[in-house]
Amino acid sequence: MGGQWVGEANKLDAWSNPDSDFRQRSNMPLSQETAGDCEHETAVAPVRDAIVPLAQNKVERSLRSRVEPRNYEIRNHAGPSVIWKSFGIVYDTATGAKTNFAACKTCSKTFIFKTGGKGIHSTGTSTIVSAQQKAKMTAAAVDYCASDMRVFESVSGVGFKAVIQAALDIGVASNGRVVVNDLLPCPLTVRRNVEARAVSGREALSIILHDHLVSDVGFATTIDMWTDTVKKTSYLSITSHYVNADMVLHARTLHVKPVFDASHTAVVVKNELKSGLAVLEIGQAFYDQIIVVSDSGSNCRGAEGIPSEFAWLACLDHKLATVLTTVFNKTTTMINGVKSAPFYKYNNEQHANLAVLFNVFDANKKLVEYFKRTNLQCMLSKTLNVHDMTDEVIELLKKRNKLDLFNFSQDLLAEIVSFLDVFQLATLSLEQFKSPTLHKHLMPVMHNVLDDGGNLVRKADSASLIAAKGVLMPIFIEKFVVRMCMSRRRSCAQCSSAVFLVEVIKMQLKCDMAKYGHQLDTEVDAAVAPPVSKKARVGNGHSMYDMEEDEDERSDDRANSNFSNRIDIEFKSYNQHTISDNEKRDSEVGGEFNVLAWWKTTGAKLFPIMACVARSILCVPASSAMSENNFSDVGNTLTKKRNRLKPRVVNDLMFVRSNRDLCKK
DNA sequence: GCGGGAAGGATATGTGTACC
DNA sequence: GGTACACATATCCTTCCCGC
Repeated sequence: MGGQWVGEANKLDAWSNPDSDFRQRSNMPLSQETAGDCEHETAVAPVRDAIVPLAQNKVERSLRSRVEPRNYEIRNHAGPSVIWKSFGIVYDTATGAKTNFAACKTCSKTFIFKTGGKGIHSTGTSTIVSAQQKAKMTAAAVDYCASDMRVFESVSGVGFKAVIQAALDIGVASNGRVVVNDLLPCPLTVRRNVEARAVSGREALSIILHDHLVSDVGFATTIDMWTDTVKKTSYLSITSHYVNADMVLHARTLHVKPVFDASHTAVVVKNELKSGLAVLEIGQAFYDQIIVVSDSGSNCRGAEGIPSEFAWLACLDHKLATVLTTVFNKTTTMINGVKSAPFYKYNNEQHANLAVLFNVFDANKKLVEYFKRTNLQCMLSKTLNVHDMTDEVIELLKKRNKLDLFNFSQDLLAEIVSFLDVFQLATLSLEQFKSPTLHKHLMPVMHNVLDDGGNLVRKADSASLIAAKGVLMPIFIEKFVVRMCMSRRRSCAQCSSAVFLVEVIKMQLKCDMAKYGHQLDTEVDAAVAPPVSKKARVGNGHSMYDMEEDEDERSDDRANSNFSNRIDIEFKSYNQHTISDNEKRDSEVGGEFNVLAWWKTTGAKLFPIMACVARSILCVPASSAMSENNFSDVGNTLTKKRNRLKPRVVNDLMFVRSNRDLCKK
């Protein structure tokens, strides 16, 4: 218990009366009453701001009114504040009632003691650290806990304090030693600040996202579900992705919200997404502008779920994995009660060479098992790429004369690795949610696999690999290309080639341009033209209004025509535009061409309508990797030791971690 | 009317302890 | 070891009162 000293009572009747029972009990000579070396001179000094000298007469009045002719005594008080070493509480001796006063045990100087306050020792002992400095330290501690995923308790840890104190001793404390305990907030305060910062951050993010929705640019989200291993709580991760007017792509966590509904059906997931958006005051009116990227699990893409109200896109990263799994999984099944041969799906002459391919896979499984059993993996260089690692594995086996154990074609293995390399690169590229993925990465990946006719482009493949690709490509096209087309343009279910996809995207671009172009025109009109007032009908039934209306319609037709022409011209110009060397140089970020930098420096000036389209398209991530990353972070935060962490606090921590720049300090 | 002080509500922060 | 929570407690802010 601490206290706040709000007034000082000198020469009080009760204290100065030689007959006072209190004086006898306290056994204090009057000469000490004004002693200058009492402990309270130093003990009270740090909280001098709380002492109100002008309250003295009130203290006197208050004590007088109740003192005479009663007796009082000072009793020790076991509050946590260091102040209680020097002070005690004044009690009514007769009734044992506690007064609102405290007095110095040495000189009996009396002060009003106002209950309530956050403890003298906690905030009052330092005359060096100001409230602003402490607030700054608290904000830094919040960043520390949220960004580094540290436990709240760690700010009171011995090691952490030692680091801070060392820094202070060396740098800051040039004018005197700062005690680290004065500077650091308690863990609970850090936790509360995390919650408060999350609230302010969500308000700021809500404003930003609303701006994108109101201007029809929209934004994208990724979602994914995950269950933690400690408390088995299910979480839904929701992230937001948008390109702002300055052509900067932002990827932010919206929620990592707990889902307490045991059934994770499509409808439940959709409603959780909606409730998460509702926290940011994003309602149904805007759903059609929000593109949701998720894996193709039935709880995310079910007909009654997210696709029923939002534009849904499959995570291409997951699609790649599905394609590879489907093709390279040596699946068997039961046919008429008998286990089928491997690759039963491809049990025909066309795919006869697949058996050779899968023999390599089988050999590799044995190889991995051997490396684990003999702990040989520690001999491999972890920094090598897959190609070099394959060579290193072969060399290692040769040195040990174990290569024959595995009986596989080295050439075919190298070929497979080479073939899979493009998928690995694609996966790595797709997972970059902090840079545009749709144009920059997806299209080159596809072009590496398909030519303009949708045929294979790699040459000199072995018969086995050709067989694998023959199986892979239809699946690839079906799952990877067509689905994407369908979700963007639901009418193009028949499309079957990458070329068609490009055309579809172009068509979509033109449709989008009409929307943004109209918006730009409206803004210009509003800026230059006064509003048209409607006039009453007059005379023979015809009216000035009718005439004006006719004129308006003709004007609208001309405007629409001009508008349409403008779109055609800009779209045609965009299609024909070749990026010059100067443009490339102006658009480099970190030594590489950056498509958003190009839109900012050149594109927005040459193609203002297309620039709006670019913002709405380039913000869409190709994968739900950011949501996956969030779960990785939650896993690191929600450990066995932190099993009491509430899901809503986890959510706040993840939000602050991702949106530090938006969270007010 | 103005300025200063007091009172009390609102809010932020710290302490102690139960609980996992 | 770590979090949640009830409770204690500083401090800020607004409102009201009172003397000049």
